Amino acid sequence: MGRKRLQSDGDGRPTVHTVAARAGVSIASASRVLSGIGGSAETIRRVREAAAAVGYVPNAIARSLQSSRTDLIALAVEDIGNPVYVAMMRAIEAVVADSGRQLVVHATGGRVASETALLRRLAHRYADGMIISPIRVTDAHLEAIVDSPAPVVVIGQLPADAPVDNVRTDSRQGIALAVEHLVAQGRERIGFLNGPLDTVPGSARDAGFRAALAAHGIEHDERLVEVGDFQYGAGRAAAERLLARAEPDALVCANDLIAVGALHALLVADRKVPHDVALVGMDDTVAVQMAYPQISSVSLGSETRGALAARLLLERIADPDLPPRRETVAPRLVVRASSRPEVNP
Amino acid sequence: MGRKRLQSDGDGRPTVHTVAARAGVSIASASRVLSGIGGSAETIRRVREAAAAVGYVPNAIARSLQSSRTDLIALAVEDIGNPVYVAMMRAIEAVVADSGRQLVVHATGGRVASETALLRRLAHRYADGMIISPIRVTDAHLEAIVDSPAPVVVIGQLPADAPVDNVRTDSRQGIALAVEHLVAQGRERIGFLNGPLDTVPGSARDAGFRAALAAHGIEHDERLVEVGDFQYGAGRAAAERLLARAEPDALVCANDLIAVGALHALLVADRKVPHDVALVGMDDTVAVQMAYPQISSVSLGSETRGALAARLLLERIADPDLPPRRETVAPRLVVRASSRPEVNP
DNA sequence: AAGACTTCCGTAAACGTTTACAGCTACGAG
DNA sequence: CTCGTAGCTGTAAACGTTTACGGAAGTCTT
Repeated sequence: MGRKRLQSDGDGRPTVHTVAARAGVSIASASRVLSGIGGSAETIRRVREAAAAVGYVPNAIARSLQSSRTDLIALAVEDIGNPVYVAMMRAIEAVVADSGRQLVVHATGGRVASETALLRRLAHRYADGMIISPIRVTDAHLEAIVDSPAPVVVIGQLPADAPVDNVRTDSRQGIALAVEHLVAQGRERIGFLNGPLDTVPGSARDAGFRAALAAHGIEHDERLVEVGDFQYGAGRAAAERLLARAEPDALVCANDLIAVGALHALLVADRKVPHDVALVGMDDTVAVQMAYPQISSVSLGSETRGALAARLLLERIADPDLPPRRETVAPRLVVRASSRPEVNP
Repeated sequence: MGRKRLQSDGDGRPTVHTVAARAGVSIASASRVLSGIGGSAETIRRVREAAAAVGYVPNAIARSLQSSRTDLIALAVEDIGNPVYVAMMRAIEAVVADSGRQLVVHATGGRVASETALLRRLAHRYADGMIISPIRVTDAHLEAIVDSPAPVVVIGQLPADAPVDNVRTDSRQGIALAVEHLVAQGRERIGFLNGPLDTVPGSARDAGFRAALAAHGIEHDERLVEVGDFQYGAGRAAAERLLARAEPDALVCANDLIAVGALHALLVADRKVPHDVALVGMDDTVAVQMAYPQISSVSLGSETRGALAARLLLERIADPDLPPRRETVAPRLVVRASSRPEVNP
């Protein structure tokens, strides 16, 4: 028999043509039965039987081309190993999987070029939409997001007038919660371990710390502030530097990894936590729950923000004409042993 | 002008037809120029110009349909929040991104049904291949993997004769390394905190522990063994139970989360680590590096295994006729303060 | 100067699906 | 008995791309 290399060819994976031929119906009828719309009882039976017999499974790509949907959702974060992004990713994955879609992850390394490149690639329609959590927001970002032909939801701070779906939290207020909690305990020399000031979270937290001190009539003392990366090692080193030159009775940390690093620096320096120095982190990730003593932390609702962002995105995909929305998740202080003297760790 | 609703229609996103029309060439020429094969200097110039003018960006789906490639790689793990899978995912993402592809992640929750369902969905060709790390391996798994029309690489133990690309480690030997290290220090009552015995890692580690004890002529003492989940809380609880009835001078833990839990149980029980009790974990994740004191751990090369699996998969995609391959990553003990008395943490 | 070769181009088919449209049959109403 | 309607069905076009094939034009060899 001549190999005509037609769709209904014998070898290769079965297509709707194969099924139709075997069932003795047209591809239209086969397709209708397989998508569950219409067909006489007899046709349905024959098509179902044929499909089962040849092990037919529809081709997702061809379907996508027709419907211009991929059922994929992209997520772009700086580092998929950072616990706060892991928490977000988990929450997002759950929502996305619930909607029958799948999650594509990208690690951008925080590079602006790589993030804008991803946004441009979205135009290829490889995904139905994207959730992005940029650590720095440049004009290039904003432009790429606004111009994107596919829906984008941003997790993080954006200019107030940006017409972009946006989930944010108020880390300034989060820092205020931490400071307030420490002041209420009579702490007077509150240190601050921050991340880079040229990042969105770093600058917000810096502003929050200054405002919170002012609100309680405490003077801002440069010697009680250190800046490093948002990492364990950097936090530990920053705490060591700070302890070498000052005597804080409390430390506020810009994220949990810094807080764990600070805890270890304190233990090495033989400061009792919380007796000598109270400690508060930020993000409320597993990192502080698995520290000993457990570290108090300001929850910025990573899971909530992730889930919310995913839902916003799904809603916008369903209805692209929605007005831009902005959701804010309130920070919440979770008090643990590291800042609660009266409780035995 | 009548709206003919053709591909080269004015509205909507530009396609290769739009570009071709604007450049005054056929779609074939346009496509060739855009894929960088052939074309006269003049044609190339005109097409490039037209593409830039209309902001043409190729449609990934249509290209996939034609080439039957999606440039997506799927990864299925039990829980994308577990640090050992996070480490793997990071390594895999790096290799996958390097090859110009993207990573689709799935959290299976360890459910066999959900894993086999994913493997079946692979038949839809939504991804070019899959890396899966099942925590339990059933016949249903094996069948689904072998039957899969798209390449699959398994991270984890498989029956020796399974014709499947496979990256494994030897956690039996890993446990042996830990026991040997402790015995060499003169530890005599070595406890063991394991995960569920009906999982692949759980049973392998149990066998490894028994063999290692036997190799050193130590009797297996039920009272020094506890079983729980592979989680922090379960590990802490298991350690508490064990400490309540026995006096170990060392603890081997089946993974790092259990080890961190055990560390905290030991600190609460006022046992000095490592003086009273030496502690060794397994997987060598950030969890033990961020503990205080830092915990020794047997590295099973999560990153290496992830990267290796990704490379095996890419190679098989490039050449489906390769014979099934099996790579083994040797375990390696990383000694830290929790089992090195002489060093100041 | 004629044939062989090369280079470039356009037509059209193909990937596998969904779906608008029209034709067919069967049935009930008048 | 005829006509309108309803329900199925098949044909064919469409989604946007790549590519086999044949024709046209130009270059080189003899």
